[in-house]
Amino acid sequence: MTNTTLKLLAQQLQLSISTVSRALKDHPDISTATKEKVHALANSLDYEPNAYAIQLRTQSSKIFGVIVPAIANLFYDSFIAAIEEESRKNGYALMILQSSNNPENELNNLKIFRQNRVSGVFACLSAHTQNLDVYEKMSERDIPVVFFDIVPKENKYTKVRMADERCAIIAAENIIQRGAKRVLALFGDPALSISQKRKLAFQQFMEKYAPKTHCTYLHTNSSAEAEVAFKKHFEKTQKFDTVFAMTDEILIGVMKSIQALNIKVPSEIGVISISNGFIPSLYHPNISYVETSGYELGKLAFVQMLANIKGGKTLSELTVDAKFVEGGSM
Amino acid sequence: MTNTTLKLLAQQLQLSISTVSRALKDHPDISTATKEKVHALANSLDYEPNAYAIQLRTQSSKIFGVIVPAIANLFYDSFIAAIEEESRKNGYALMILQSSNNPENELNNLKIFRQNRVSGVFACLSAHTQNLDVYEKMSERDIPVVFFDIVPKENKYTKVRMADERCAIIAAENIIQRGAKRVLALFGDPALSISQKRKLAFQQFMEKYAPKTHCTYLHTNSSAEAEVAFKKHFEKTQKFDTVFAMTDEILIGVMKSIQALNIKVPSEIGVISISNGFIPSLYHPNISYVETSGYELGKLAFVQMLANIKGGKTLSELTVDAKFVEGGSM
DNA sequence: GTAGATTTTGCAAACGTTTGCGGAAAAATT
DNA sequence: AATTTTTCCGCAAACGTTTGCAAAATCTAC
Repeated sequence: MTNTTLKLLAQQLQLSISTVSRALKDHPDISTATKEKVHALANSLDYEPNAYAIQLRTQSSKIFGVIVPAIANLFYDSFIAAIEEESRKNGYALMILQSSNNPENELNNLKIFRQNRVSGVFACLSAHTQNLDVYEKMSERDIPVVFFDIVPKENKYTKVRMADERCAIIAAENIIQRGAKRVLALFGDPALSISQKRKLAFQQFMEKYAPKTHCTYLHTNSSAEAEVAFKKHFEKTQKFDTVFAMTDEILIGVMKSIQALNIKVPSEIGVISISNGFIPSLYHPNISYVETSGYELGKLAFVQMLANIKGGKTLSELTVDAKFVEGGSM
Repeated sequence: MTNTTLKLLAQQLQLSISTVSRALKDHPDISTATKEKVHALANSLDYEPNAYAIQLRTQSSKIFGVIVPAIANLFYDSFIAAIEEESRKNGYALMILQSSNNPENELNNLKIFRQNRVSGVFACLSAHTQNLDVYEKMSERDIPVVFFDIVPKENKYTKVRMADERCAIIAAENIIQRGAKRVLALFGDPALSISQKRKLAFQQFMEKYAPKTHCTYLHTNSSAEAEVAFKKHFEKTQKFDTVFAMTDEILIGVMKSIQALNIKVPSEIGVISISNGFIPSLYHPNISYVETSGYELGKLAFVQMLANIKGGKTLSELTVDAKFVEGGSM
């Protein structure tokens, strides 16, 4: 079946295409009488404007691109869910591509975005992206980019991210409040700035406000590594009374060891993590965590995007604040 | 900065637009000499074809639409990840929209897809969608639809789904093999055909091959309900020796109760579920499960989509088979 | 009635491609 | 040297919109 177009409507109504076009969008130039006729026919013929023709003509699409390392990820999928909601409210649709932490994919994805002339891009840098030229190319094309979560260091970009230092400090506060004597603090890939930031903030805070507390700092790259590391260190002479997991991934490893060794939480060990809340809710008792909401981050990112589109360039780095959520593990 | 177009290239090379266009796509009519010149300039000027113009001219976009109830979902996000991979390989991009199980959103999403003239739609019906007219409209527009996971009953559609009955039967087999005497079987929303199918298959199999085994069948709509239900039934006089959870959601509830009551797995109770594997891997010991891979389903769906596009209509209902994955909980 | 003001409509170009067809130039065949 | 074939390229229309500008129709007021 052939799609109904402005042309078709115009023919049937004995009007010009331009009149029909204007009538459909309530242009003041058109009389109410014809407007009604046009709308009526458009409805009955189920007219739907061709987005491609519009974009070609107006040079602006109603599509945002999103690049995430992986869609199948508790944090990113809630981020995506948030911007999807907002986008729909604002008449935009989303095109989502995953980089799989591979800079080459990142490159290709951006190319697709350019070819589709997206109105903007939400980008999370893949873990080891160094070269930001690709993103420069977006600027040349006047396509705004809002970085989220893993963001570039330079402050010539628009970025939103979690308040990493605050997260770590809130965790540290609660650990001190618990009266912890020996804590095991597990962080992620040391090459990632997010790990560095969180660790630094945590360490400084502990040293300043609880210098007597004995802290062991470890970096692990996966759940499995965290699981092994916890077990190894727990079986040593002096047991930890508190463990801090920087991410869900690490928490998962820790909890497996805790279950395996049948350690009681919180009586034998206190557990605290940074998370969006899903994983902590899987255990009994629920794990206490500092909340970093992908959802909130998404909302914030969207606001930034809109500001960028409307008001031209607005460079800044915004963070969404963190809050402590009591679980029962501390 | 103004985008480079065919026109621009043509001007600079003193060639016609059509020649440039053909040169760029290796049309045999064009001499190798000019082809090289064109390619050279195109590269240096960073030419990127305007996807919208192409679609307008060719009446076919390189975009697939995807509708899922929620992106933030262990099953769907792996499904999405799979079709995203395949799409990219085949030069397609994805437009992902979530219905939030709201038929109205579903409607709007499909509208966006039509307006963007997507080449095809992957759709998972929202839980209580009754009216399939919207999807009929897609057919009228010659937009193929591949349904996945939650699919319509009528067999005039192309569908892919998990082999629900097989899943349930495999679970039952393993329960019998364990020598279970009393089992608690927990299923999801009884209104969903997936719940019905799984329960029916499970029940029939148990009654046929292990008539002496005492089974209790329950429906729960959330993790919390499952948690409560498990606890309530476990505290009764006769304890279960095996529990079967139809979904991750249910498993999560069950496991919280198991942890809370400090029940030993598998010595005091055997646990088996249907899952894609992530949740079962969070516990120690890992939970044994029947694997339903969103990833595999995605791959299958994509094949179906391609078949639909290439070879016109190909209606069928394909299922991806399930397999048992030993965890240590049985 | 007529001039001017106002309301309503249409013309035509443009957005960046693709593609059928025709034609000029070069090469090959008489 | 005349003809046919082959190679290479350009013209122009089309895809479905939007929009500046001009033109037609209607109204207003003398």
